[in-house]
Amino acid sequence: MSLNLDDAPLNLGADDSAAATMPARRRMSATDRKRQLLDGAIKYFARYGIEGQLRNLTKDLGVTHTLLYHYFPTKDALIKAVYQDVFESRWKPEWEQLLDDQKQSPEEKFNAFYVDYSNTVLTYEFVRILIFSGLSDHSISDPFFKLLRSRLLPRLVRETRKYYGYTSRTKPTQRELELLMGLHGGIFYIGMRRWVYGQTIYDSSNTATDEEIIQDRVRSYLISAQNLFSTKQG
Amino acid sequence: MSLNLDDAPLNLGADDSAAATMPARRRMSATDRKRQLLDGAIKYFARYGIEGQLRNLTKDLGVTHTLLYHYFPTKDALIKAVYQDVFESRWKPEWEQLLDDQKQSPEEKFNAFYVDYSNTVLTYEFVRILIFSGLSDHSISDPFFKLLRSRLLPRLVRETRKYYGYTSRTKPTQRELELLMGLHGGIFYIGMRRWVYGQTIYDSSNTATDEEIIQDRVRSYLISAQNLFSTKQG
DNA sequence: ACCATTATTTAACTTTTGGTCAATAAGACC
DNA sequence: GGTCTTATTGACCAAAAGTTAAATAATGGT
Repeated sequence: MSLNLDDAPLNLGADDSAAATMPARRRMSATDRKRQLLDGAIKYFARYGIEGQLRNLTKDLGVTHTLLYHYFPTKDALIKAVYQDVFESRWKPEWEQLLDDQKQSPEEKFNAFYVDYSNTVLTYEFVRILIFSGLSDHSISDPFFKLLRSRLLPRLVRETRKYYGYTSRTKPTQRELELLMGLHGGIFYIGMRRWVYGQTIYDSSNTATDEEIIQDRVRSYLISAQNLFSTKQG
Repeated sequence: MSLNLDDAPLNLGADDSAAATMPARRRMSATDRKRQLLDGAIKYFARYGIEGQLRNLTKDLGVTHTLLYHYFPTKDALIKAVYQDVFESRWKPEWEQLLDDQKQSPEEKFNAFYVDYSNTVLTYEFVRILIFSGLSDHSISDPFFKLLRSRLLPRLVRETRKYYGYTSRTKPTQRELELLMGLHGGIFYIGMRRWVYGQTIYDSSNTATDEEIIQDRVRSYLISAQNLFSTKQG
């Protein structure tokens, strides 16, 4: 059925060292075990999608698949818990403060923000789970974009305007937002290439880092925003 | 099992009008039926992923799932046929000629290329199937990117250099490619937002079109490439 | 050392789903 | 109208996968 992924086991944290001295059946505290199952499910669903089979997920953890039902009533509940956890653990409220910081220049803020954003959001687990969610029911992507639109984009447009000396507080225009989404999407695309298409973004012989790439793109965006918007307002 | 998508039937082309006059079982020519099944499978897999069930796919077409096995030996064979068809029908060899055209300016070519590229590649079926493939076995995304890297990116870098008057034929640097991927990814992200995240890119009250968005971004890219590369080569 | 709790497993049930095959009937040709 | 080809279906199988219930045993408390 369907197409093959890698066959290599995922190693989700099963701890079988010194198994001889330990009882065959190890008992964990309920909270610890639930946490372990959830973490395992995150890694597992990130790799195989939410269609992944519970038996394989728990096998990697060295546990029977029925144990899941002691902690999560149904598979859907587990998936929702995964979404919930991944989502809440990634969004950083500090981003807003960072962008509001008076002491930094717009370009510094853009760089600082997108470097940190990339490091926390552009991970294997988050990128893939966000996309899996988008392809199916939007249950994680919708709230994520809602936060993005309400909390981040207006601040980024404000900083863009500040960059080229335009201080109006009017609502961002569609055109401004689209140019910004060009930057934003281009950066997210780094994660797509790496974690979805399986590409190596730059070879090890090269000294380029994500940070340098982002700095180039941020400058590129700011320069062109200045060019497109500073004279005639669109 | 898994999370719910929309429950609305897909309407893959089942023709049940005037059913009274027609025989209950309608017989199509082998080639027509195969084509119909393949088209239905493309729409269906694009929506539900390759894990979608054959019974539902054929139900939407008003046909039994066993009929599939008359035309495709196995589900994997059907999936491969879908990949093959979607992939080959989308890649246009003309793109290379367009970018090699001597009579147009680099900016004109960038615009013409990315507008056409968007119209043929950034469709519901292609975007989603490409991503489904990337998330699973790469069997469609790998050859697609191989073509992109060998046929298109070098030409686009060449035109970028031409734009700011740098005529060297040396191999594109990592930095040049990355800036270009910023543009490319930002444009692909339009398709992501629309067909994966389900967003409306711009509201109908606005007159903005994909074409205008692309033109803005292309200019943005060229301007900043000039700024970043024209003085000191990176 | 015993007991009570409950984490964990074993076994079994049910539904789903890819796949097979013999039976059916639509349409073409005479 | 009869007949032949083959597109199409219905019944069925077996493995996969979600779910349940009862049995087992690890651990903490006394």
